[in-house]
Amino acid sequence: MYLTYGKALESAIQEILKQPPYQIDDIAALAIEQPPKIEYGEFALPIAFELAKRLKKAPRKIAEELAAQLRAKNIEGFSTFEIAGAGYINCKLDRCTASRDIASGRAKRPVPKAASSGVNHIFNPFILVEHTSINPNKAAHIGHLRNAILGDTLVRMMRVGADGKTKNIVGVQNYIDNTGVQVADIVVALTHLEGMNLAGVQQWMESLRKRGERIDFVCWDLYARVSQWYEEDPAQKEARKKIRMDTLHALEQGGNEISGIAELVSTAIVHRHLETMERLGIQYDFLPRESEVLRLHFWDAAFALMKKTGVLYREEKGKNAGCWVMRRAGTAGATDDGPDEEAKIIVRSNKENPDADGPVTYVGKDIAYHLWKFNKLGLNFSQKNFYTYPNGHECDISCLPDEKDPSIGPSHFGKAEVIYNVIDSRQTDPQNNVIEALRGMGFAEEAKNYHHFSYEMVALTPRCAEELGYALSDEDKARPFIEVSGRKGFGVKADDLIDRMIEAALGEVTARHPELDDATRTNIATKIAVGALRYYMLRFTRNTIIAFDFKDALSFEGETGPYAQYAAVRAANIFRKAEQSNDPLLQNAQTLADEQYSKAMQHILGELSIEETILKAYSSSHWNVAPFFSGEEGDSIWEVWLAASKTAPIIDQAIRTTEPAFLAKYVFQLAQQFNNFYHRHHILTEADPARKALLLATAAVALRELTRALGWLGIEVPEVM
RNA sequence: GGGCGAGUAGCUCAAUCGGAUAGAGCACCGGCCUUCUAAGCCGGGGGUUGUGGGUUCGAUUCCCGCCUCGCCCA
Repeated sequence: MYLTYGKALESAIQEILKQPPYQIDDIAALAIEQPPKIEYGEFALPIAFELAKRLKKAPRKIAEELAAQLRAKNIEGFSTFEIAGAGYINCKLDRCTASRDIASGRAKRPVPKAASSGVNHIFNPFILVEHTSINPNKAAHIGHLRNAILGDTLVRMMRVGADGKTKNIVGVQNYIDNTGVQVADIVVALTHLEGMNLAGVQQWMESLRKRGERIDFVCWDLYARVSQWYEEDPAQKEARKKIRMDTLHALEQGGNEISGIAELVSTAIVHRHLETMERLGIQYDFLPRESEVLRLHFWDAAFALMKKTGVLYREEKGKNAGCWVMRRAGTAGATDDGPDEEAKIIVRSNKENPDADGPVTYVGKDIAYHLWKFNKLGLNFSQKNFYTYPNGHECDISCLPDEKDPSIGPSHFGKAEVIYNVIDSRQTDPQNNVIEALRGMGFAEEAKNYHHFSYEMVALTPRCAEELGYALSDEDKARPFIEVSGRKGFGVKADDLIDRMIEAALGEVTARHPELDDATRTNIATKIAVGALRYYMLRFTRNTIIAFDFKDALSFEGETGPYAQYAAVRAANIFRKAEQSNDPLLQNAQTLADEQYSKAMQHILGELSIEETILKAYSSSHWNVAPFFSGEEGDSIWEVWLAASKTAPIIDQAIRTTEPAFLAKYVFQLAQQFNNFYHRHHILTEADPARKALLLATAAVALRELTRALGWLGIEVPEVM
């Protein structure tokens, strides 16, 4: 709603500027701000400052002239235009009209702009988001949580769309590198440290299952052990490195005992990762695997295409002689003086046979994979069901085609128009290489629609690391943070953190609601823990390194998810109580709402909730609420409405900038406004019916918007807290 | 050596396209539970926005130099 009024104001001022005496039509983006204080109004125009230069006139004088013209226009919903400071035009809304608009949820939606982001198209594109992508060789840790929560929140926001209503088609992928060196390491650990063969691994996994031990946790330690094993004995270092490489090659080759072990273990760990993420409400549609990228020869097709389009050339001289390389963006490239030493190697040289090609690099495989995403490769994965979520949603996994198996069919994912890859900022360089390669192959549109959704890592504070029992050097102790390392087994496992948070929340719930049964309390505690964790990972802007700290993460007070959940629960309590006491105002509201919202509609769309009833009634009511909106008291009520009207522009901003932290901040601010209001005004004991209606509608609008906004963040509102 | 990011209150972080008195939370101090839930509310102290220049009506924001830290590439 805030957006709608802003647009109306903007077009009004543009119209005035186009007329004499100004005749200005080259101000593309008109700045509209919010004044620092509510009593100054809802919008501020600093336009006079800009015009002062052109017109060589005092800004205040210009502002006065413009304000007079704005007043003459009688813009719907606006009441006054005043001059403040050196030349701001402060615009005030008519609070009665505006609040009824906000209550109705009626958006007089402006025509959507052609979006550069590719998200707002009238014909919605197929958007493919890829996130999580954990190596399937160990348990998920806090760094992976940030990735998955950011990715999932982006998906939730985009599925609904910037205007809060449009449904976009967004697919969610979780890429599984099941033939990489990290999986090879875990296989080495099992075969060489534990001395198991394929049958032994099968037995071992069966015994883990019986004991209820989590394989990803066991592998966490195993992975740390094998990483150490490679290094610990200088005499054995070369031999062990060879074991590692041989294992990796066998794994890439497939169809042998080593790859069989890898398949078993990595698949079980992928299952664990899905379960972990599901605890936070995160689900996937498709799991493309590296093994199929290899078996289906994606790279060969991409290699041919890259040669054909001249993106790759074989370097004859210098240190990269014998390699297929690609020029990096922003570098000079090869000159007469010599080879391009800065070029990115895509295919390594072959040490045994200089005329043949060596192994392809990771970026090379990634280029092939991204050609598939944009349907430019001419090859496709097959897929089969991998996991069915409790809500019935199915997650598929890549596989080889098999005509005899009717459950296997071609993947329908490799036809994205817009992609988002949620990958931490350390991968910026390789991501840019992929984009550059696409552009070089002539896929300019695809390169433009390729978004590296980058974010900084989650690290541990030195205090937290010591708390976890890691010995730190003096150098490390002096650092602001310490990087999480899977190879060192150094980090906080996702499941452990979630368990701790649920436990902490359960303690609070039990203290407050001893009358509830165990299952109910656990259910509520889980929602609170998820709210706290998701909010914690979203409250920081993307390029802020999170120095993880248990104290902050386990906090349920202040700027946290539970703070916002609590505000919503308190609002909901008002309506529960009102309903229980058969509040006469509710009866009145019901009648009014029924007039607005025919029985037939109710039949189709379901019963209105009590707060929706209030809002429906309020939006068309005869109650004279104008007196209650004035003065300082009125300001405190109006602030809730104003905050609640901003959901749509905030969502728009969060999608446009791919910055979920904006939405998180907004949720907190709205909750703060509501808590403030809640404390100041006692609603159910209000004697004046009109004022009571306004107060109820205020609580209702806060509840509605809090619930919506929390929903985008993947945070549910518990029944009680 | 090159590229990218960061430096804001004791701590952790915000700050829209360059706007009004740089905001929150935590921690600390002092108040508020007989009311719709105190996971809350109110009040208080706490700032040369790393540093030196520049651009202008106005700079945390843009430009240049320097310092410190992190990441990536070679």
